[in-house]
Amino acid sequence: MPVSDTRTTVYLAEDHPLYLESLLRILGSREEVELVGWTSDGIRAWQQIQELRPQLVVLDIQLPRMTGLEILKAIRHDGLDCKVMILSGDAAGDQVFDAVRLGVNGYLSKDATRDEIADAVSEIARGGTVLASLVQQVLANEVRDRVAVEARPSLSPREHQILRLIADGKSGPAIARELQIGAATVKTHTQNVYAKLGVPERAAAVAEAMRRGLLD
Amino acid sequence: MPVSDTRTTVYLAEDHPLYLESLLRILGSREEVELVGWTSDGIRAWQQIQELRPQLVVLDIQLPRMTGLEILKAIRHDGLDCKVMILSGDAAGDQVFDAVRLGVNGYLSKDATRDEIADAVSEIARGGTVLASLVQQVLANEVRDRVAVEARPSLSPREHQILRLIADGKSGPAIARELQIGAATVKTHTQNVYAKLGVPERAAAVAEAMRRGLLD
DNA sequence: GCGTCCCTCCGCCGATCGGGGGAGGAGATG
DNA sequence: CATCTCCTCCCCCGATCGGCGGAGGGACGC
Repeated sequence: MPVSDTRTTVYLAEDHPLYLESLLRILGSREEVELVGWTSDGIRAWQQIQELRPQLVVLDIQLPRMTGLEILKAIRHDGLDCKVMILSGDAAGDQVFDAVRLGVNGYLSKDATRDEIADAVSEIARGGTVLASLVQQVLANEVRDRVAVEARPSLSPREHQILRLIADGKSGPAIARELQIGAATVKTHTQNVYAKLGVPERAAAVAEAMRRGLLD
Repeated sequence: MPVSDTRTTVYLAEDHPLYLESLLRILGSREEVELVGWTSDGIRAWQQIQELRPQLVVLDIQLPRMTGLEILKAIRHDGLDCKVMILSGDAAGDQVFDAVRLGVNGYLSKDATRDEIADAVSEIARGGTVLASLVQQVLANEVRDRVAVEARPSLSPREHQILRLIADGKSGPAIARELQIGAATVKTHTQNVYAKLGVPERAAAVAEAMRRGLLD
């Protein structure tokens, strides 16, 4: 086996000059890394990646003309066989979730030490996934929220029934009469429905319920 | 053929005590009717219907805990082979249309005479359908309106846009601010939307629009 | 028994809604 | 030019809504 088969080809895109230098040094110090190119421009990065077909791409999330996320999306969209590691200034943004959804292999904060970065590259090259701990927290919260909000079998029978009547255009008092319960009770149920659907009022509740298939 | 094969098994649900008595007398006076049970509670009615499998069910439209319409819906949903006759206090409500859509076999006003009720039961047992004349008028109006309304090419761009915002839970004034138009204008548009969709208010408009695929 | 969920009910308040009118201008289409 | 649709705006008014509290009882599982 030639040497090139045991090393990982890496492409780097980073627009902060000083940080770029540091990364170059870090990557250069690793024997298993074969740096095939770098740039500070997003579009150029995407072009080079298509040409050079590196096994691993390290992307700053904020690049001129084309962000790291967009490049990641392009890579996945075109089905390139290529690991992607994202470096982010703030590990807590919405971007984290998007990146993970796009199948990112690594997501590190720029606060990471040189060893953390170097080890992450190795780990990713071996097929692993590396997320900064803060990223993991953000993800955990996201997932928790999604589960809390979306996985709800949601409405109780009564709530469901009242939501139906609301969707039929019935007013609160009218529903109370029809179900032979107090108007206050109807109100309570509707409020609970709003809370469960994460919505502020009737019309939005109907829209959300229909999107979730709770009504028809 | 044994006698039981020539008689119709009937279950009765009615929550007004005096009216219940009258109905029991009426049904008892008919030889072709075999009353298999009765109750004044909606949920109990539905349970008993599932157990006893009567050939005909007579339901007050307003029952505690589960309305006649809901029972009718449940019967149709479960595919029970069972005629349903609804007794309604006011024959002119929205409920009429729902009942007919659910395939009700009879819909009488409580103003009906004992003979009318008894004859209706017989007619339904024979496979016929009996609707109070007032009910027929209501239906005729409904159908006329539906045709007039549904044939419409639907919403103008502005109306569509405002309906979207309504479905997002925005209030009238909020929409006005967002679109930088007068609150009165928003109101006019919403009113036009209601008219075009044949609906009385916001929540119902959203429901109808989603059914028609105007929103998502 | 204790916690949790569901269903029931109450009051207060300001904001919003929907019905009922009417009106004018812009643009297309005949 | 007449007509139509669309968009814009105005009045009044009672009914309803939604947010904010709180409360109690019944059912079910642990």
